Parts: sequence; structure tokens; C-alpha cells
Amino acid sequence: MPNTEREPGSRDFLEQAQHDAARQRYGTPGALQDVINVMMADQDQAKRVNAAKAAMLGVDIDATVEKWASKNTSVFHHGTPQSVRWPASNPTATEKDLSPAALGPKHDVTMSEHGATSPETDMHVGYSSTTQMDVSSPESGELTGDSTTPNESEMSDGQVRNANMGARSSIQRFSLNTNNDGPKKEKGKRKRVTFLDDMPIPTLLPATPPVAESSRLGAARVPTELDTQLAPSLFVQQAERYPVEPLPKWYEDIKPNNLEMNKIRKKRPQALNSLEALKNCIGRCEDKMMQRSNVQSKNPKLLELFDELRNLVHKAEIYLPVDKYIVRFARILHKENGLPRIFQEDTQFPSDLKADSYQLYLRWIREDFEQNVLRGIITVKGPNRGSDRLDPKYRSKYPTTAKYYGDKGLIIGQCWPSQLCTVRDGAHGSSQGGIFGDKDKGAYSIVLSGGGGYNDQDNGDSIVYSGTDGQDFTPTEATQQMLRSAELGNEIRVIRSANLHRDNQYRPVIGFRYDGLYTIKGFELVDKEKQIHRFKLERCPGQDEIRYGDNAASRPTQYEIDEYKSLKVKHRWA
DNA sequence: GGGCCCGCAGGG
DNA sequence: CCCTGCGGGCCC
Repeated sequence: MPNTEREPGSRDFLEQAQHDAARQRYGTPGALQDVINVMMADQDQAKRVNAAKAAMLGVDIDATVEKWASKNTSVFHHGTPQSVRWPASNPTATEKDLSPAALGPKHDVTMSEHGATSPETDMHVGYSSTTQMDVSSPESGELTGDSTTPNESEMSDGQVRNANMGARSSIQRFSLNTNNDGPKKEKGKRKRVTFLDDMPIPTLLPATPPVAESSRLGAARVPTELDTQLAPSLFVQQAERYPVEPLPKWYEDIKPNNLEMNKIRKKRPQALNSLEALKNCIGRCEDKMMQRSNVQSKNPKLLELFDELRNLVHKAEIYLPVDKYIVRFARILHKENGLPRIFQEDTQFPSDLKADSYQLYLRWIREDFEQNVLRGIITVKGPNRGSDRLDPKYRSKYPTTAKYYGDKGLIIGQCWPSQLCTVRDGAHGSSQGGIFGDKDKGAYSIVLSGGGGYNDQDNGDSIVYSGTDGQDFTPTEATQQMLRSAELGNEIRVIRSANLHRDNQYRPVIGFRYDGLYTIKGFELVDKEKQIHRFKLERCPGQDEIRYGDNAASRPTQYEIDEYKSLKVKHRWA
């Protein structure tokens, strides 16, 4: 079939492109068919997306297709030979403006904002770049004789077709600077890694919502179900970031003068005093903000008050032993009296305080008053050593799952002493695995750690993360999940482990920290036989900053650090 | 700090 | 019941 008949957005084109890509990546017919099936399901959506984009830009889609076909080159192939290039990592203005982020309800798009952009890059299918790399010895010269440089005769039928279809081959070298590992990785067996990434890899762009009927007039676009599923954070209104929940049943069922409440009224337990102190501090913050609303960030008295409140919230999270009666007595879950006064949309509290008070709020809302950081974890004594496991009783009482996109129920900076605890709270789904996902849905969450000798790179908002090593030209399950996410563009929760390299400024002091949602912007195939892929992730916009370093907002909090350390000591004794 | 090796949870 | 895996305790 001639190239010109493969129009972007057409079923024919997509089928062929996805077929070739899948064949190249997976090799085996069974896996291939799976990929195709999933991809085909997305095609209607894809067509709508293209039509919507064209409509918004006022572009004649037919003319655009013709133009594209006549060029017959990769739209993403623009070279900077010395640096790492990732497919679609440097989106053009057009791509950026059409991303779900820009099109979400947060940023209503009007025609005038896009009138001048070029349609060329607005194709449905993007292509990977062409690269060859030398990981460990950037300064070394030519490829040695024994290094594998695949040529066309080694390619499969599908690969050859693919290469013909897409872009030319201009093999380039580049070196990778890893701020974690530096050049020390020499010790590894794999001195030199070469790879051929010369075939275009069609990638479904992250889904964007179709245009509403009235969009010609610049009305807001309505996200589809699929959009909100893949990238839920992009469609969350500010007001819904920390939604105030309806008062839970257990809370409302407690009558103000029942027996327990009367006891509290008489006894005034210490925990109640702590809650009252917390409320009191909220009130003083509010007063101060009322006075100096314009210069609140510079008011030293107010900053002091925020610190005091932080301290109270952090202490409550770890050490405050409340029960449902005390919580109810203090009316701490009430919108008008309690924690929602901090995190509600229209307040001026710092974002870290909002987040941390919301974490506490959510736990109490679901009637979990176990402030022990190891709640839900039981230690069993084996013949040789003890081991931790999830307590089935706690699990059934507070069931969670990690099989979801986004980070509903988590806050940026949330910390856990162990990876098992991240599973307990549904932040991650594997007690040891770094990647948790699903064959069809891609990755939901990943853990960044130093273990395993992976050649990762961490720049905070952008990450290079390696898939696990496969064998016999077959990628592992986990790697396939990441590849699927690269196609879907879904949001992935990123958790950093204290096991990261000490030089990494984003490393949590101890334990594990949730640092926000990222999406995969591209990947490189580093080793063909072992199917080692290195994924480039970027942090989704609009989230709070990563809470690293030494400042009031950073986590784990001092209380968490002390507690985790003391637990480790205890563990050694037990 | 590195290596051994025993584990866990989840998925096929 | 098998397998995988960016933990982790414990030994040196």
C-alpha cells in the first residue's frame, strides 16, 4: 500500500502503524494481537480528537493530510545530536496548546488563541527519534567491532516495512549524564550498550476531548470519560482538589449527650485539649489573615502561626490518640469548625498545610483513628527472621486498591515508613516491585529507588526510569505496562524511596514519599535482547511542588522521621 | 555498606 | 500454584 493512502486518523493507517509498532516491540503474534485489539478500541476516540483539533484550528483536514503525505517525513524528527531526544518530549507550541492540560476546564480555549498555530505537527501519529547510544563511555570513539549494530538484513519483515513507511535513518550518538550515578557505572558487565531505534514508533497522543457543538464560538471543551480516566488530575477544579466530604454516618450517629460524650465532657481527655488547641490555632491564623490579607506571605507573625499550626497537624497525624467520640466532640470534621477551615478552596493557608490537614481529615473521615504509622502491618516471626505483612483484618476494614489512575485520596508529600505501607494505603500495588500496573491500562504507579542497579536519572520534574530487564527479546510484564502507558499518556503516581542515591536532593530522608503524577513522554530502547527500555517521565503541571529539602513544607516531617527511626530500632530488638 | 536469601502481594 | 520483583533483615 502506498504511503499516501495511509491518512492520519484513518483506520487503515492506524491499524498498520500500530501493527508495525506492536510487532517491533513485542515480536510475538499473541501479544501483538492484544495490543492491536486495545488500540482499535481507541480509534473512534482518535478520530474525534483529530476532527476536534482541526475544527479548533480552523484547519482544512484534507489539505493538511495531503501536505503531510507529500512530505512523508516524521513530524517529530528535529535533531539535536548531542543531547538526548525523546519522542514528543519537546512539544511544539501546537502540541502544547492542544494537550489535555490546556484544554481542560481549568483553561478554557478560544479560537483566537490558536488561530496562528501551524497544523503540521498536529498529526495523530508521532514518531520516535532516531538514536544510538553509548551509556558508559561518552568520550569513547567509534563503535567496536563486537558491538551489535543491527542493519536492515537483520530486521524482521515488519521492521523493514516500518522503516520504509516512516522516516529516514540517521543514526546518531549521544551520551547520557546521570546525576545519580555519574560515570561510576563502569563496574557493570555491560560496558557498552548500543541500540538501534531507527524505526518510527507510532504513538497515540494522549487523548484530548472532542469539541462541544458551540466550540466554534470559543466555548469550553467538555472532557470525555476517557480523558478524565487517563488524566484525572487535569480535569479537577481547584475547588475539588480537597473536597469537603459529607459528614460520615458514624459521626452523625453520635448524639451530643450520649454516655460517651458526657464522659468526655467531664473528663476532658488530653487528646481533646490537643484538638481544641488545633482549632484555636486555626482561628488565630484566620484572624491574622483577615487583618493583613494583602501581605500575608511577608507577615512574620502569620508565618509563625503557620509553623505552629504545622506542628500541631503533624503531631496529630503521628501521635494523637483520638477515638470517634473525641473527634465528634471537638467537631473537628465540621466544615465550619474543624480541619476543612484549613484546606477549603477559598482559604489562604499554605498549600502544604492544606495537604497535610486534608490527609488527617481523610483518615478520620473513614473512621481510622489508628495513628500508628505501621497500622495494618503485622510482623510475623519466621524461623530465621521476622517479616512484615498486611493485616487481613485491617485490609477488610479499610479496603484499598492501587488499580486506578490519578491520586485521589493521596496528598503530595504523603509518606510511609515502608513500601508495604504504600500498598496498604493504595498508593502503590506491589510490596516489592517498582512498577505496578495492568497489561491494558498501563502503569498506575512506580517507585523510584536506588536498588537493582538501574541507570535512572532524577531531576525532580523530569525522570528517566528504567523498565526491568527482560530476556530473549521479550520485555517483562512491567516493561510492557510502561510501554502501554507511553501510548495512553495516562498519569502515573511517582513514589520516591529513601533508598535513592544520597546525592539525589529529592530523596526522602527515610521511607517513601508520594511526589505527584507524571506522564511518560517517550522512551528509548537501550538493549534489544534484554528489552531494556528507559522511560522519560515528566511531572504533570498544576500540582504542588515536590516536598523535598529542608523547609517547613518538606516531608517526611520531623515527627515522621523520629518515629520511623525508633521503629527500626525496635524492630532490631524484636 | 554489600551480598545472601527469605519473604510479601499481586497477577497469570 | 506458579512466577516476578526498584524490600529488607541479617550476616559479614
